Amino acid sequence: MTGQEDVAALLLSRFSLLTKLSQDDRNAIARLSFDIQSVPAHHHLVREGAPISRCCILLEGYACRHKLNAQGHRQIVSFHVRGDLLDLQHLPFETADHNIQTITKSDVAWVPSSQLQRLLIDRPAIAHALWQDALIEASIFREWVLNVGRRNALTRIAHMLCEFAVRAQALGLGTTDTFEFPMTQSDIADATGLTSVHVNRTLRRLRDSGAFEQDRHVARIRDWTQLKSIAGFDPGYLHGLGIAA
Amino acid sequence: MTGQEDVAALLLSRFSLLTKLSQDDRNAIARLSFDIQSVPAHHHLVREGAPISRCCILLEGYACRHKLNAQGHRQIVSFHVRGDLLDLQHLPFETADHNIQTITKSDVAWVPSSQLQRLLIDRPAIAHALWQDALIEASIFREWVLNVGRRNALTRIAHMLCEFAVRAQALGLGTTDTFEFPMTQSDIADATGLTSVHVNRTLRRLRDSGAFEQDRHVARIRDWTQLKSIAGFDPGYLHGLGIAA
DNA sequence: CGACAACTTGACGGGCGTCAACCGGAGTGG
DNA sequence: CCACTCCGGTTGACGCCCGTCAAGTTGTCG
Repeated sequence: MTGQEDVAALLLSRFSLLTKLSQDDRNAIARLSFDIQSVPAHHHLVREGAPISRCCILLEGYACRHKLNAQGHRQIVSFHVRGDLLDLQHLPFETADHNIQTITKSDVAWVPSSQLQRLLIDRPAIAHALWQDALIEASIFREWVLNVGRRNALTRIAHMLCEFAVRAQALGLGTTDTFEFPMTQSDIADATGLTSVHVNRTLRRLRDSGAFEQDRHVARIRDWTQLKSIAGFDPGYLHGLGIAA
Repeated sequence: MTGQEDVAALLLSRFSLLTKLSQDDRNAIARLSFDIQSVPAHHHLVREGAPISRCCILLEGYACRHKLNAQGHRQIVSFHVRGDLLDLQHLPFETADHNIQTITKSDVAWVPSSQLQRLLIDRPAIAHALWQDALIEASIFREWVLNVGRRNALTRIAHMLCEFAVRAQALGLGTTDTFEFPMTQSDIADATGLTSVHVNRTLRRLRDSGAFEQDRHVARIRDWTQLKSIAGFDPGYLHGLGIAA
């Protein structure tokens, strides 16, 4: 199990990617109070319409944001990994506008929203990191609109894989060649606006082309140049995830 | 033509929707220096990849954000109207990740990014308004991912119209029944991930159903209940645009 | 080893894209 | 004031990408 100091350390390492923190900033983060919790796979961390009083940090595992249309069909709007702040997007609001759900068994930490709000006012460097984090995510949302709106199935899935690979590497979760990827084909379908049947067909085409393969929950990019070319992938919109790319 | 005070007044009225401002806040906004400019329709205000040094405010007219895929096909990710701050999404970044383009002949004001960054640090109430503005827009991006990913053409277009109608009314640009709507069918296509041909067919279905009609650049919602029902529209994700809805 | 989730594959159909042609209105220049 | 041009809207024919339905296989966990 994780302790309070481990959560603070994880936050510090994440913020350090985005900005330069003073000792006062570090102390302020160390003073945050976390409520740590283990949750199973497919557990709802936040539900659309629920009031926002605390902010969730993903300590371990994989999660996603999603929305449902009137018929209950799911659209995933982002994937999340260890270290991601899952509620920044909701921070100034009264109620949640989307669902946040784990994909795998996960550990999370909860912080009262009020404590984060205070950091926004008192600690400009931290505020700057939080702005960057939230706006990089907004940039990813825009890229996903393009992805589902103006790319075909092959390109769409390839693009999603490229993005995840780059993010996983930048956050120290693997290399661009090999990384953990626990999403089911049904998850990929909901993220790309396709059906799981068509995702299956399309993944096979990618496998046959020699660009990408999967062994259970481990993804392997066999030909990065080719996959990038299929996807038309340009990582500029990730803004280096705050890191000098 | 518009003067410096008019721009400040427009910003004040916008921020007042989102937060409560003190006299010091108002003074700080009045001290911003604006560079005012008239631009023609289809003019690029910001180009993807360009460095960010100033922030654009739309004083009059209509604009959109968009991205291009590898084949040069356009995806519009948001529409903008009078009073919108067009570069909040880019504020902490070095370079633009998308294009911003006028739809109609427009007036804009430019503010140095550094002056806005300063407000973020010095004026918490204004910072809060800017956070809300940026995150409401992020929420709209998420809804658009759902829109293009998990809705059919009829629902998709109806949803886009509902959203625009609600925003136009909230910002005082018309009623929910009648509002200016200068987007071409090609613009609508690029916003919904369809082709202009199919948009045409689908708009006719909407017209035939009696829910919506257009006379040149004026949109008229003839049956709001029906249009909302076709769209499966729930305005929660707009967070009242900061207004008590 | 039974149950269930996830993956796989095939047949078929439809929603939307593509191509092409024509129309109407607004702006422009002679 | 009229002819020309061009952009945007409109409609039809045709085809493909992807959805739907259905069945079977594999993998995993209790």
